[in-house]
Amino acid sequence: MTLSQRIHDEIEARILAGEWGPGFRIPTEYELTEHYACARMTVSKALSQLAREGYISRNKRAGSVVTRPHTQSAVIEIHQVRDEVATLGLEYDYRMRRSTIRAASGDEVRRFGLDAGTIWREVVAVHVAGKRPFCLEERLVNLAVVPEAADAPFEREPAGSWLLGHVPWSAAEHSVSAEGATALAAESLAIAPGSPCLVIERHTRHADRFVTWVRLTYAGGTHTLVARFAPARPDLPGGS
Amino acid sequence: MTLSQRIHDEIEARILAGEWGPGFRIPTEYELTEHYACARMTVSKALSQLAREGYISRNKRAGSVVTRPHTQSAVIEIHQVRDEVATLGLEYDYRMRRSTIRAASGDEVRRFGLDAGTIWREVVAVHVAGKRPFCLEERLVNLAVVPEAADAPFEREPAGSWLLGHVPWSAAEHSVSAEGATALAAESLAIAPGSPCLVIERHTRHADRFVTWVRLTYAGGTHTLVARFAPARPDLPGGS
DNA sequence: CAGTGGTCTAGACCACAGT
DNA sequence: CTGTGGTCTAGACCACTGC
Repeated sequence: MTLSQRIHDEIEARILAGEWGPGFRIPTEYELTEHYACARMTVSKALSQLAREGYISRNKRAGSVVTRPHTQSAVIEIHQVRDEVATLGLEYDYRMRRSTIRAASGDEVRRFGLDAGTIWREVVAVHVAGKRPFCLEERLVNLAVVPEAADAPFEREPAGSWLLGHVPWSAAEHSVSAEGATALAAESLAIAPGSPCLVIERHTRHADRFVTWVRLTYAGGTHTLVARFAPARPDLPGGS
Repeated sequence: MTLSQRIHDEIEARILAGEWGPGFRIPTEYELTEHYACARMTVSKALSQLAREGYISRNKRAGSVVTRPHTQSAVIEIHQVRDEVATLGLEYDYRMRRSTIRAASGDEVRRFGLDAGTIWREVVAVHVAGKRPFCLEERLVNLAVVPEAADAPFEREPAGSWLLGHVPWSAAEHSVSAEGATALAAESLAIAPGSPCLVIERHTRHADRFVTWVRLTYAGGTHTLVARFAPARPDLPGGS
């Protein structure tokens, strides 16, 4: 346990206990420096972490004050489907159902903000957990950005893991919703059309270029996203 | 733009561009110190942030290496229902449907790890967006932890916002799933029983004491969770 | 054993926002 | 104007770990 960590934890404990409630002005860096008999950078590190975690807001001249909880953010872990299945202790299997190469539709060009004439590799596949269909994957890969995907062995390997090995780093946006099973989903997952499904859509970009879009459909009840509370965004020190 | 931020951004750019791919060993702190002609703490701060963001893993003796993207985490913003409705530009209304005080069932005691004999304030309410039911809220508040909740005006104010003003800070766990509408949900949201709904459950604890449980049910299609990609867990500096 | 990251120090200068 | 945080420095000691 480092000293700055200890300072952080002690202040966090007071805030969590309500001893230092919202609006409370915590001791200045100088006062904490004296109290802990340490250098200013050490307390600064602790306070920076508290600020990053959203417990306090730091203001010049006015000092640091305890914030009041407002917008909660929760961190959701988005795993590879294969790993999810492994976590459940089930045997994993993967079946590609369809693979085509086609031009993006006008609708897609508008929706994703693509160059006209973008060519997709389109793949429909089912992830299987212990003999039962678990997740339907509908995917589009932009061949202008990842031309090797045209010949990638998506009949053997899920596009997600293949892409991880071929596109170095990327930013993604997820959306989560509940929808009735489409005809394709119903057939693929062996459920009734219209029955509740958890749908995760993801857009992935690499350096502002559209890489891939994927839609994962899980039969309701077979899948739950779990999120831990996280008081705030990691920004400081040096926040972006 | 601080120097450590500049160092961070330049290295991040190389990683995002794929110039420094997964497994690449980045320059040591000492080398970066020379390159940027600055103190070691300055580059250390930049590298700590990169590590916290999950771009690199730092190892003694072996140096820091670029990680490969694996477990994505996504940060979901969990707002107050009132704010969600405001964001949609609709008029917000709130209607309490039922409020009772009762002992926790044996099932609940086991599920939430409560003391036997825990007393709940139980509230069922509907959030309304522009004349139409938007979200069903089923809530339990632990009166052993928040005794004032016994007399709180939940017929006027949603329990969520009331609690924010009465419980200083807390940790929560969320789960998101798709389920068919229960009879209560169907009636409250004016939809057909069994039709797809997005269900968010949240447990809130304060200093390890169970504060409240809530289950929010949205008719499918009326609500989507949006998440930004975040490469990794906020841990370092002071990392656990 | 030696190189690397992890942490800390004592001091400094600056920008900023209240007074 | 002055107190506060934001950042940086030059140097130090330590723990770990792979050579």
